[in-house]
Amino acid sequence: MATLDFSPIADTTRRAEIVALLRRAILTGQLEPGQKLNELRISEQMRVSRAPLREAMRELVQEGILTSIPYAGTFVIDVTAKDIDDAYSLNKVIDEFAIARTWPLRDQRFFDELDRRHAAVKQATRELDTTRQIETALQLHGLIHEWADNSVLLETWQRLTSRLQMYFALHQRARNEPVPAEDAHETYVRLLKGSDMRAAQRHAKEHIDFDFEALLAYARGLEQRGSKGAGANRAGPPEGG
Amino acid sequence: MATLDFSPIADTTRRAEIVALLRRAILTGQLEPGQKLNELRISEQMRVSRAPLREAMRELVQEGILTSIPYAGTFVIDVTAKDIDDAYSLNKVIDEFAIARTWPLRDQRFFDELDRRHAAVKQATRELDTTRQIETALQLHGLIHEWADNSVLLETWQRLTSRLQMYFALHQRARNEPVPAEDAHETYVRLLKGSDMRAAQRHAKEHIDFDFEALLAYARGLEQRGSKGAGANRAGPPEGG
DNA sequence: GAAAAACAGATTGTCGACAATCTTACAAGA
DNA sequence: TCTTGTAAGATTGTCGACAATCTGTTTTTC
Repeated sequence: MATLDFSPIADTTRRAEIVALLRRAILTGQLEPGQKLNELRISEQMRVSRAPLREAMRELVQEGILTSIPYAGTFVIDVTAKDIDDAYSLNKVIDEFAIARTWPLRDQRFFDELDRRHAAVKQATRELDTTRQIETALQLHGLIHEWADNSVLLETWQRLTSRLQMYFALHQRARNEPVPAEDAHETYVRLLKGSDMRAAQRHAKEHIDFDFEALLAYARGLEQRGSKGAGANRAGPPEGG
Repeated sequence: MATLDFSPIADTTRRAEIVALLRRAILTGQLEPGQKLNELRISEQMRVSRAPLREAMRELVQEGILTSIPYAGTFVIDVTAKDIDDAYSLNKVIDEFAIARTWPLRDQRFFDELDRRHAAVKQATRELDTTRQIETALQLHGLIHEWADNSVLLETWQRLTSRLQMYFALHQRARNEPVPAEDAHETYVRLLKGSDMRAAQRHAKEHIDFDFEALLAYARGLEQRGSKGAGANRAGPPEGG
């Protein structure tokens, strides 16, 4: 018998669908940072009860894109320049790790998948679909994390990605311009196919920094204007054990 | 007016208490890997309804120590040698990062806190309280992540920690021996106080590896025996976008 | 008139019951 | 004997209603 690979059956719970809907709304910026999620209103709009909606919200709180205050409400996380900086600096570290781990596992299937995702980015770029462009670019970057064969790394990257995607979307929405039309990933893909691992790692860092500068500048601008609920969270001794 | 630092008020929802209870039960090994959590039974034992219990479980699923299959149940995650390997290898990377970030931020309060946590480990070691020893040792290691002033890093480390603590507890339970009585953290603390950052980073790696070897060997042994629900999750091209 | 107390409205947290789904056991048919 | 269909029981998913809490306003008191 031929061993056909079936993909997992789709999640059939309302909860899962709600999670997907909410996540998309948040990551595309339809739900803005700081915005409160009214349970009754949303549950009525989605035609579900509050139970699965609340469970979905708990998941997204743990996922790090919502925050919850008991008896006060659940809110889309606020985006500060520091958050972006934190996410990016950690991302650089695990990118380097992911490349190192993926490197010896590269095979034809890897290269094919790399090309496929690269093509998807170029496609979205041609179509001037900014949301899709962000998605596909992050998926291209995600390949090294998926291929590294480290489930914990993959989870970590996915958590980071959620935030990055949110930040990017926010950025794009605010600037409302059709995105750099150039192919910014040509070198990245070429190096991943090559034989110089250190060069690939180095480029990953620099390439990310490139996108990053504009984003950080934008975020700093945001904080100048709307300084609602700021608060410098300086690290300090946490509650003692 | 003197600026007194008040600690946050305790969460007063049942959900939060349930999360704490369940997490502790899992991390100490009272709930064993693979075990199914019966909602009705647990809710009756805790004298709460299923609603807050289910919300708590969703949080722990996202936290990575429970896994959920729709209409089948929620289970404590299975511990494989590969999981441990994954967690540790990533931990080494972010440890290095955390030390680098913490380094310029070290001050007297840092050193005091370092000593405090170190003392807690030694205390637990003297009292032969293995569970507490694991907790305190991880808290000692956690200081560099808390002090690094990077919220995303801290979250990531806390997720990793949950698993490591679970693995350690399992290990200790199985071996049932009173733990290495020596002070394994003397050098670590000394180097963190010193002036050679690279040396501290290097030691963190090696030190962790030291604890790790026994744990990994044990986990491999586990897999030899109970090979229930194995399955080699080789990385492959995920579902296309 | 200002501070404190009491009230009203809205929202979140929790509960008990019902619906949908899965598992198991058992019977029917090839 | 093996497969397929069916029914019973148990468990998870979802719903609507009630309780607890917060916020803002009004009333009372000095």
